[in-house]
Amino acid sequence: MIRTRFAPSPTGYLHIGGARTALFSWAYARKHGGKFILRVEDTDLERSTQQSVQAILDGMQWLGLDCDEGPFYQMQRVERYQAVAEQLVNEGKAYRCYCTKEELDQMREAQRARGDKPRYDGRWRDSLQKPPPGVKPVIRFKNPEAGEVVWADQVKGPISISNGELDDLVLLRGDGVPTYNFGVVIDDLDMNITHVIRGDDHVNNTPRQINIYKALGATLPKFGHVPMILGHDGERLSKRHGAVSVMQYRDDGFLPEALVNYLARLGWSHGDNEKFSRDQLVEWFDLAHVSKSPARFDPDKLLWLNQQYMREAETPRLADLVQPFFAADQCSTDDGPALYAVIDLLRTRASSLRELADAAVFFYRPLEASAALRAQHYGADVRPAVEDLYKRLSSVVWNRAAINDVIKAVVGAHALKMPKLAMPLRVMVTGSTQTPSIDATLELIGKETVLARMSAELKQFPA
RNA sequence: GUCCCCAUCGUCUAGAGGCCUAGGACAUCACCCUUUCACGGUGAGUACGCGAGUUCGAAUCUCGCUGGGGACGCCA
Repeated sequence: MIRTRFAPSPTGYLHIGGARTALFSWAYARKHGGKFILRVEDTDLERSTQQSVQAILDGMQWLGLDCDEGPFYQMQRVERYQAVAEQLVNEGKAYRCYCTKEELDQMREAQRARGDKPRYDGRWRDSLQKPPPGVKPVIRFKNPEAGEVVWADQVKGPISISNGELDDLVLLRGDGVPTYNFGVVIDDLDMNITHVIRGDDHVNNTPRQINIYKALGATLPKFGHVPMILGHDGERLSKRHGAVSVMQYRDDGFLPEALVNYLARLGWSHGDNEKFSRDQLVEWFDLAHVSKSPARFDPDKLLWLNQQYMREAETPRLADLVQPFFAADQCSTDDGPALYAVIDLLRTRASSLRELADAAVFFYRPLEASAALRAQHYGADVRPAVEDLYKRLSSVVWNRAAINDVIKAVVGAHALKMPKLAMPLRVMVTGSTQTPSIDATLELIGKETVLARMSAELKQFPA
């Protein structure tokens, strides 16, 4: 039985990188009929918050990453880590270290100055000196001094690191709280994790963890390190890159299936497939086709995918989803044309719910044209045609075909080219030059409103 | 600085020695459609980082260089 997990630390929202790691881990479990476990690594007492836990849960729920077990919290398992650490000390595989933080800082600084890789020098490893008073010791792992650690990474292939590069890492802090490298090992062991799928930034931790597994006499899980996601500029993803939180994408009007599809395709591929469903992802997913190098996040491609999904989304669902965006604009869709009809007219023109709502406001509320647009389109020469159009529209049976006939008749009667009349008409009724076809737009806005807006705007024409 | 990993169009990628005069997608540009803007359709330009090998043959294998990313905490 394959068991994977996602083990975030609750020190912020669920960001794009974490979400993709979770997605891969989830997809791997689902693909193999295994279990996906959620574990909250909250051992950083300073930075962990309940809000962050909630934010991560929310993000995962929005993306549809359902877990089979958990969430488990490491802080509820501290006795367990302490017991194992104590056991390692008793077996001579770990020891207490009484260095102060200042002492360690000093040591690292000196090493850096010498151009060495900063690492603990093992001064308490086999020390017989008396513990200094008043220092709460940490428990350090006795890392093997010789040989090398090798593993077959499920995405990167074989990786080997010499033990000479590793130092004696802290297992348990002075206050008895485990460090990351110790907590993960015990938990992955206790939770029977078979495949540790995590971010690239943990590659260097893996050999340390493997040594702990070995000291415990445990069987190793498989490790797979998925590459990082970089910002559009190739830099590490940070607040500076705008939307980094998964939930921000919801708030910006993206559909979760679009983000899932995009994230899945970023750093993983299945031939030429670009757009695929969650089920297809589960069916196709494998670690072998995960890319080995970091990928840049491309907002344009996400937008394109979102547009693809919006095109085929059920209208009632889109209506529900777009409602908050109208609310944010203080635009009520209660009066005016049916929202479903508006959505169906506009859906292929928008690549996000945000854009959809923006494009729809003039159906519900008059949008004043800019002076520049008026100047450009309200010519004295078209005024007679516009007045004529107004008159004829007043008495027409209000449907698209009839409206179209009237427009064509006026164009003919005044010897105009179509855009010469259609553009000012657009600007008058919608305040914009970019709308769906004018007859469909007018039909939907409604006769009364169209005529009212026309008559108001007629006053803006030069005499 | 030390260690680890990586390297195909601007971006995401296909590619497991001959199927590659390197394929797809986003973006860009052009044309078509058109009652504006979109959508849609058609097409174009654009890549195997460099240098040595191995081989009858290399984007694919080896080595070096260069470039990029990651790590070096009583953070995770």
